[in-house]
Amino acid sequence: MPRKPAYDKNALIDRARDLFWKQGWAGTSLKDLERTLGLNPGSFYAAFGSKDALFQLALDKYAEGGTKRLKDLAAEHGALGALQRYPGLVIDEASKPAKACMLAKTVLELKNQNEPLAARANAHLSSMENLFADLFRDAQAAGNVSDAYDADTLARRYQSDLLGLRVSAERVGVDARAIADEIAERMAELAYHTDD
Amino acid sequence: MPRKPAYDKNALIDRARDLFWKQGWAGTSLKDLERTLGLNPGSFYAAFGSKDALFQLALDKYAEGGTKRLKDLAAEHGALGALQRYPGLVIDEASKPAKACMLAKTVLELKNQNEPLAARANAHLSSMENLFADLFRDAQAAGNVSDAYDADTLARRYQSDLLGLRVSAERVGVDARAIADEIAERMAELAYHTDD
DNA sequence: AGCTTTCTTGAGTGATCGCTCAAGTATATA
DNA sequence: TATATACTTGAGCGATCACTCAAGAAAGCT
Repeated sequence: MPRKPAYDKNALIDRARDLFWKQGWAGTSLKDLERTLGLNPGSFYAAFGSKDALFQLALDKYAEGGTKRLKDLAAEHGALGALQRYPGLVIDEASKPAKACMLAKTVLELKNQNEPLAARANAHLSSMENLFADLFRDAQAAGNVSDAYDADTLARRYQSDLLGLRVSAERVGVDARAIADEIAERMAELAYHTDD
Repeated sequence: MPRKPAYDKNALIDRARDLFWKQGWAGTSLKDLERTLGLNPGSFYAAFGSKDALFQLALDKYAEGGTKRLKDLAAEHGALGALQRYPGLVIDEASKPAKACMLAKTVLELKNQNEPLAARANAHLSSMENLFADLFRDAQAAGNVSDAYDADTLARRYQSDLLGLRVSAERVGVDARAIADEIAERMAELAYHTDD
């Protein structure tokens, strides 16, 4: 008996994610969302409940996308290959709403104003870091990374390097590509444990 | 004939900087500022003109403070010593409003909503990077860093590493101290140009 | 003391914020 | 075709936003 929604909810979340990613939490008003999603206030609230709730969906979708891209990369190029290519990939694609990581932007913006959302973003960052650690372990098992390193330590540093890269990529006048290449090079050097 | 202001404008800018640093641009309302500065709307606007103008003053003061701290460090411990100590210093001091860099937070938050302020923050980041490069050159002149490296390249990477460190330090459950130590260690390794 | 000049006060501006809800419209079943 | 059940519309809610300004208070000068 009922009537079907005139929109594809999943596609709307994608569009909302891109808008939030580019403009941040406070920088995105409901008017912006209504315009971008083609929804009137009533439909918006019927579909998502609140700005908070939609932001959380967007955050989850963002994280899911990042995880998928990295796993695909590993499936095609192996663990080390993925870790080498990922930095270049995240700052690539001019089509993307922003270079900086949406999760990092969210933690920085909302840590002192919306703890639940900041905590969720932080949790996503942690599971990405766990995925990095898994890949480093895979690379060690494959003999591409020296066993003398601790995979969790490598992952922590890799995550930090990526975050720095992506902040740098957001800046004007910084050659982020060069930084991405340096991070990739370092991955290749991990085969041999040289010092300390 | 006139009456003197009841406040020390310079001290107010310090307090405003700390509030903006912690809460960001949109997260800091005029009510927040009035409360923190102990100023009524009229006095606020007589003193600073606008939220924008005060934020700019805060940004400049923040950058000036960072520059001074690094130069002091270099005067006491030499160029390489300063570069080694700075990462630990910026994530230290529990008294600080935030671990993350206020300039980076500003670029990320305001790039698409307040270009002038974002550009100013970015310019401050660039001059910090120039200062890093100068220190690397000093360290090379002192024989502490191999001449095989390009100082500007080292500075670009150092800046990116610092930004990543400071985003990481803002996260919950990340051992930022360990990352800072790794960055410092890498400085010591620059004395010898090993490969590539 | 008296005058001038500035600073301080705080109620109040229009605009925008996230959000609500009653009324209207479209669709799937019977 | 009639009815039930959503979905859509959009005016408008109270709260808050950055900001203004007229009136009053205080300090430096003569």
